[in-house]
Amino acid sequence: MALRLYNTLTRGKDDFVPIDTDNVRMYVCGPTVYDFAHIGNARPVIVFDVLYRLLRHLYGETHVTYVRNITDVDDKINARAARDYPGVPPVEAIRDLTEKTYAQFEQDVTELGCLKPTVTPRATEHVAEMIAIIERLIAGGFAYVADGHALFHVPAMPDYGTLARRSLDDMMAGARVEVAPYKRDPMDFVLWKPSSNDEPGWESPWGRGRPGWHIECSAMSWKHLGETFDIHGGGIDLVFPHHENEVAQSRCAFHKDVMANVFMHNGFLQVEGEKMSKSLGNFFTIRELLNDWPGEVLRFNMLKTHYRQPIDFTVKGLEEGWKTLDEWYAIAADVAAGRPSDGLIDALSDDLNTPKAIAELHAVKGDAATLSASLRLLGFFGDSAVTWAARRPAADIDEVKVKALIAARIEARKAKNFAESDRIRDELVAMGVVLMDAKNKDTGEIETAWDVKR
RNA sequence: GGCCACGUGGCGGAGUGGUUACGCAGCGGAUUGCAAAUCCGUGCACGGGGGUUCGAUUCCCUCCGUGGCCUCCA
Repeated sequence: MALRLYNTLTRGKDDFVPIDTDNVRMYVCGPTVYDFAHIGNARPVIVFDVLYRLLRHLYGETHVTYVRNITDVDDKINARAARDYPGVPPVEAIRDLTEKTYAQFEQDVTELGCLKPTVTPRATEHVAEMIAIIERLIAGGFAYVADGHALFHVPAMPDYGTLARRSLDDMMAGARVEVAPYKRDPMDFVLWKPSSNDEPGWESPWGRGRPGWHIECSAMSWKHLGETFDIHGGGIDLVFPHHENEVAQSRCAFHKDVMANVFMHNGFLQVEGEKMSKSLGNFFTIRELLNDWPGEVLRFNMLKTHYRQPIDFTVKGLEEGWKTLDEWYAIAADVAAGRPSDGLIDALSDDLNTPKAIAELHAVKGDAATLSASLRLLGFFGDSAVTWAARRPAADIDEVKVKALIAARIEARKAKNFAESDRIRDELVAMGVVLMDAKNKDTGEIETAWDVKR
């Protein structure tokens, strides 16, 4: 089955046709790094990791370029750096802060089973490209300089708003922001703005300043993927204004009809049915969750829901997913990979239908080599079966006592004292221990295994 | 207020103009001294109303509900 992807530009599932099958190019908006990433940040990272793996499978591992940027300059970063690094020159301070935070992020997403993108460019290392694009925009009449700022002039682009499907009139009607006096039009947005001495800044034709939010992605996608590329991804909240403005910048700078052919957006995440927010007390960083759950459980939970749907993250769902992975690990983690199931590839090829793909995994459960290959394709089985099983948190249980009780129970059973046998089992259950009796095939002896009740 | 999604069985969650995905839980059976684990089997649905159609959960309209964007939040 041919790969089809839902495209925000067309609002439909289109056949995916790469510009160059030898180099399929994808750009995903990465995190703004000023603190620990939260679980909502993990969704696009995991979703587009699955897409990256699928593209590598379909076009060959060396024929896909995946760029995920690092936003390492913005006002929240600047503020945090000024707080945490007093006295340090601002450009160095944001560098230190974002180095540290990004290293943490990278460790988090590695534990979530994500491959490293081909390139992870930083905004602050692409100031020259940003300036080049802004100069092109000014030369082309799409941007102007006013009061130390460079601004994109929205009315200069007749079909601005096509990605988000908004007319200028609608946007004007809904506008609630105060309009800066130097703007020619209320919709105009900042490409470059002046920095004070205690803010990070770089020299530019318009004075010392820093970039607006959107220009970095136009600059970095240009540098690493070219004037146009195949897939641009991110969270659905980025459709407007972020991606809309990137499109405006890139298309007008390069005089192209498109920036990327396909725009993909993942839905939002909720926690236990509520919007995740610090005020509701249900705000979780990836790091916090990794303390309680293996990364692959978080990953699996993320893929149980189609990426465009809103997802509800719940403890119940995580427990369910852990049990499923336990079963699959026991069956196939130590088995050499065969070929991934065709049904799995078909499901993923239909706009990354991961829930259907998971159903397919249940269907091929009996074929360990296929299950192994299929799960590896999805980014699972980073552990051996034994290592995985050991990930269950060690319960606070007195093992010596458990073993003594089990031995006593076996004696009672041998004596056909079932009342005593059952009493001992109840005692163990009360301790949170479940028993599993099995007859040894060779000796015929009853052997009792035990496990922590979940 | 403007724009846009979504509403499926106890729960999670796909999909389709007509043949009840799948998983978890439940129930029945096998097995077990009884259990647990395992295996086999099984019931349960498409927010309300209207329309199009031979036939709608699937298309259209409307109402209700939930959520998102319009504020440099994935």
